[in-house]
Amino acid sequence: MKIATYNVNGVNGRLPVLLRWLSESQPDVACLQELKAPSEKFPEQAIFEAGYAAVWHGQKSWNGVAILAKKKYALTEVGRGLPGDPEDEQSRYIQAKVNGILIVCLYLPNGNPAPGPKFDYKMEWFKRLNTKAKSLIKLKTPVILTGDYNVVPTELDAYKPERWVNDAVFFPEPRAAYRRLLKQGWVDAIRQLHPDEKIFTYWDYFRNAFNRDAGIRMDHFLLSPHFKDRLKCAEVDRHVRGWEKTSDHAPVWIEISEK
DNA sequence: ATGGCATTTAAAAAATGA
Repeated sequence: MKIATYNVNGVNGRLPVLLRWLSESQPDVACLQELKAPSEKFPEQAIFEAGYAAVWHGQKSWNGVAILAKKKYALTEVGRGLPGDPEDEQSRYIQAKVNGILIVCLYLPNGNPAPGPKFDYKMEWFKRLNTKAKSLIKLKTPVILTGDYNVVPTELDAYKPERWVNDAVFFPEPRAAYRRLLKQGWVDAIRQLHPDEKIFTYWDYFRNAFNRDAGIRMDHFLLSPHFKDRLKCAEVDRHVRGWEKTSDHAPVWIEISEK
């Protein structure tokens, strides 16, 4: 079973890219972030015609997350919105059950400029995520926490770490929070299979960053211990970042075997 | 050290991203 995550950076503005990638990659499940569209403007029809059912949580202009699954699967949403702050209106979290797996699709706040209120929001959100994750990992159900974490976990995950030291994605606090999350028992799928490789999932639009491979790794797959012997493959669809009118992120995917 | 690009909203320029 192939499961992917992709920060699309505008689900309508980049619909041709999304459809091209779905058609080529054929993931069984795809988690999308940064829809940048209200729920009523989600391109449900086009995605259905591409072979996918979907659940989504949109928001006007910003954020927005969705989970797609091939029609042969039963896709059931089992919650949206990260608990812990009733004031938080941003659409950054949705979870669904597919093929006996609990899939969590998240878009962690970026946090720039840092320090500041946006960085504080990021850290509060991260804290709430870790609280939620702690209860999820106790479940009997296998769980996948995937999406755009807006965190560069280690120096190996940036082409030039010193260039990112003043950026919220590389600040010590979110990196520490990510380490605390892993300590609960989650496995970073890319690092599990590629412990020493420089692997990026994001290249900015400036300075020809993609062609220079000046990227960072911020989109992650975290697996509950149930997947210990089931993880077969974890890769980045790097070439998608080279397409016309593409997102600044590339899709990431894993292949897992049936139990 | 700055600015480089690209989106959405809405009708020009601002906000956001990372």
